[in-house]
Amino acid sequence: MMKQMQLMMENLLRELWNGVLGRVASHLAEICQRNSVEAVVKRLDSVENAFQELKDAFKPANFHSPQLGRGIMVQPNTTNPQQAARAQECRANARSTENNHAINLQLQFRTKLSIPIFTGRKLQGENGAPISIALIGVETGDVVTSGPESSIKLEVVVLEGEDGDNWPQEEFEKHMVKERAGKGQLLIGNCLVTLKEGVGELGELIFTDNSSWNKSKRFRIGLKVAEDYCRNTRIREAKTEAFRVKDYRGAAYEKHYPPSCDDEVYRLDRIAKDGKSHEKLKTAGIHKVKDFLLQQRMDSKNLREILGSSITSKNWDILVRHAKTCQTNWKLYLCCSDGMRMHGAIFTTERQLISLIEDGVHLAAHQLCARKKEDGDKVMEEAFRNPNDVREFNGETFSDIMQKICSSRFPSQVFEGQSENPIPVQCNLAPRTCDAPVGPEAPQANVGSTAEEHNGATALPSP
DNA sequence: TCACGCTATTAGGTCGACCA
DNA sequence: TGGTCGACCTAATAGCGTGA
Repeated sequence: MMKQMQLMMENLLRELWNGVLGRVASHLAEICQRNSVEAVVKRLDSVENAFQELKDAFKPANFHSPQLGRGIMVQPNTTNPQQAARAQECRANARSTENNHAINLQLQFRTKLSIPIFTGRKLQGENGAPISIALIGVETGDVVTSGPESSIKLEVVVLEGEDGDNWPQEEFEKHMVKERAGKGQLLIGNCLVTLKEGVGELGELIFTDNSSWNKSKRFRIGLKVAEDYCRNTRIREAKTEAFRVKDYRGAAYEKHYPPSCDDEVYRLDRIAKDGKSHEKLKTAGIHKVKDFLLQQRMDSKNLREILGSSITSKNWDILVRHAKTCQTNWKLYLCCSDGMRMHGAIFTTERQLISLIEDGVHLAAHQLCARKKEDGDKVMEEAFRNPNDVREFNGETFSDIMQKICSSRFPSQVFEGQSENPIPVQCNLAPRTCDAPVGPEAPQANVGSTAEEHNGATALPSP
């Protein structure tokens, strides 16, 4: 049945094609007799377009297309029934206006820009993807895949970051930004792009100047037709969301979302590189995000005291919230060798030691001497031999973990004197030699602040 | 030319003084 | 007592100079 219908369609189209050819041939002969060479060339252009349209119509993939015979082939990209109905209605309208070609088209950025943007760095889409663009029908939202407009040449321009939608052409041109006096071209690289079947990708584009001098302190990227290809077709320009272009040096201070464990601590919100807070943290032995997280989980109050008045309580909340977005996958293993003193380790699932817990004192892994590192490795080996005693240490504070351990292991058991005076847990992130005791000049985090003194982190011996 | 350091400026927030 | 305003602090950003 389907095959029969397809055959009928093919025959119909062949007749149409032959008919058109015959009419075109006689029409051209008539034009040649009556008009100048320029006029003939002009008409030949329109005939060429008509041929292209018919050629497209003959492609088997387009036999089912409701736009058969229409000047512009659009590729539906909607599965929504309402949208589809609307698209069909629009296509019917388009068919009614096909003779004068007055079809509204719109350029479109299909990829969001990767923010923040720095001078001297190549513009990229989100997650480093290329920046994809397309030409779509305004009413249908479908990509224009054929016709002269589908292979149009476009120009990339810089626009002011002011608010405003659906700028008319004059408004768009008015918002175009030129480079500052004495500065080179604002946007360098490949500022021209040619569409292929209605889609394309922006080439290498680099801002040479920041946007702070601009009235809105922001720019947009705009896309407009480079040459006057389609006099009868209004192609609306495209523009991206407004964004700030920062000086390349800003990249050195750039915050990471989310931060990674091995990031320097100034990658966190509210910690300026080489600022007061950064200096205080460095002095306390907190260099990396993982150091910050470890300290925060072991003894949040002490960490807050390290920063002191450098940071307001509101900013502290922002800082901790940002730090907590770091994915850690940390494991905690604890044992009590002599029934009183707690030993253990915090490590990653990839067997990377984060900290060694010795006699209730935490020692950051990167500051351990070789002998202590060996101890840490032994504890990790022990932990992997006893997976049932290994707990997640991800987002919870140490005191929370200990409370869970207590309630699960000793639901009713209370060690004499320890409910009020638990074994202190110290957190030591500052440099410490294997044998040297903590001196009076030692940094704050080195002062052996106990859990009891700060947030009630408890440490109970195993049975 | 580029990377880096120093410094000035700006933005945003807190805190205390003042006044109704 | 509550609202407003200004001083002050810190982080973030950008301009400029310098040296490799």
